[in-house]
Amino acid sequence: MFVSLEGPILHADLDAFYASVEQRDDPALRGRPVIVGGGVVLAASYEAKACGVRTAMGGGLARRMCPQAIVVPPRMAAYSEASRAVFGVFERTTPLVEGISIDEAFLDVGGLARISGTPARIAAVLRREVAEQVGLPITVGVARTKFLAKVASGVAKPDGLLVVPHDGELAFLHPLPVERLWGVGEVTSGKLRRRGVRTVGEVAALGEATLVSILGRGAGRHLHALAHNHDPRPVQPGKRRRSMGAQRALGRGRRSPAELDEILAGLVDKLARRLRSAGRVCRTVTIRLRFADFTRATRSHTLRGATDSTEAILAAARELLRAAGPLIEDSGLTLLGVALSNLDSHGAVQLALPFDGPDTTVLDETLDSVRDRFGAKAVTRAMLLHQEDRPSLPLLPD
DNA sequence: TCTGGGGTCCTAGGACCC
DNA sequence: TCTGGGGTCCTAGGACCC
Repeated sequence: MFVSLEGPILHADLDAFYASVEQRDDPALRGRPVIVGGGVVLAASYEAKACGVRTAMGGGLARRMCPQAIVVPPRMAAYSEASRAVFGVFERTTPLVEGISIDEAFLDVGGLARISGTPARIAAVLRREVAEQVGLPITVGVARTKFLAKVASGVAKPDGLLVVPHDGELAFLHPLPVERLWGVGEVTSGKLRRRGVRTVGEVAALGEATLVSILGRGAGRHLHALAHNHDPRPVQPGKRRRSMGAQRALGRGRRSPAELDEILAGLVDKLARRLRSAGRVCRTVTIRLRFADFTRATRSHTLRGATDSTEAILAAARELLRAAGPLIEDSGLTLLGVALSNLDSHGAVQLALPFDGPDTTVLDETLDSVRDRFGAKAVTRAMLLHQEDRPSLPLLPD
């Protein structure tokens, strides 16, 4: 049994990931400011960050701030490969790995103590192995909870290791600025700062009702819990993505309807391929629009049945785009995107529905096993589809 | 040269069902 | 005929993250 309810948990986060891969692969870039990306900064090496360059900053501004920086185009395939190698190291450390993005993950190392030593030692070994085997710097935060481990790695960056001891949690947490909290961005920190709240400790002093009145129910409760260091969320290995999207910036020039349709078809084709190669199907198609003034809009449609067909998805996307026509006429369109959600696994239905004969005991047993594996909602959907005599539709969440 | 491309989760109203 | 509460699903928007 690997599951432990009391951590400790490692948050491992590669430093300036894309830029570090570039520096690893081209010795001429080492020790120098590197910017990955053209139009906007996708990643900046720490040398470039020292000039004030930040992720998502416009490329022009970044070059003005750091004229000596070397700008390289992104090589996504190299980053994916590096990510796979690093996750390999993670998974040889513990089976309880929850990936959060291409360059970071939580690792539950509770229960490894007898085998691998203290959490601090496990983290140190992990950092060394990533450096030796993949050639990349990585920062690790260690704490009892996910949230605290994440905060710790943020504080320890770059190329660091920080362990938050059990008896020092609040002493570590409360002096930090609110922006350190996971989920506090510009809007939330602005609301708090306007009330003179600057540190996590000051958030903790507010009381849940006050926070809820400032931030709304969800964010208020969430922040209240975090400020008091309550975070019971376990590390969840095997989490699967819930949506899939592709988008394209269009620049300022006006696009003809024919051009837009071609771009839309390209995006849908790319997405449908990804969907099929992941063995999944979608039920909801969303188009995303962004306008010259940077406002956004989305339009979505949920299909009656799940699909991975390019034609079906494209038909839905075209209809959404057509219906959004007036919106596009009025304000110049600068981005077009498509997202697929309500994702299911393809083919999982065979598990549930071969038993459509008179023997309901077998069906009940099957549905019981479905409930165990996928939850009550999946059973409801299985029953409905069964009654509708549409046994070929994929229906189980994964 | 102001703003890419990929995601997650939450809220809120309306439709619909029991 | 009038009425309520509770639940789910869909749509649109918003905040946030890397």
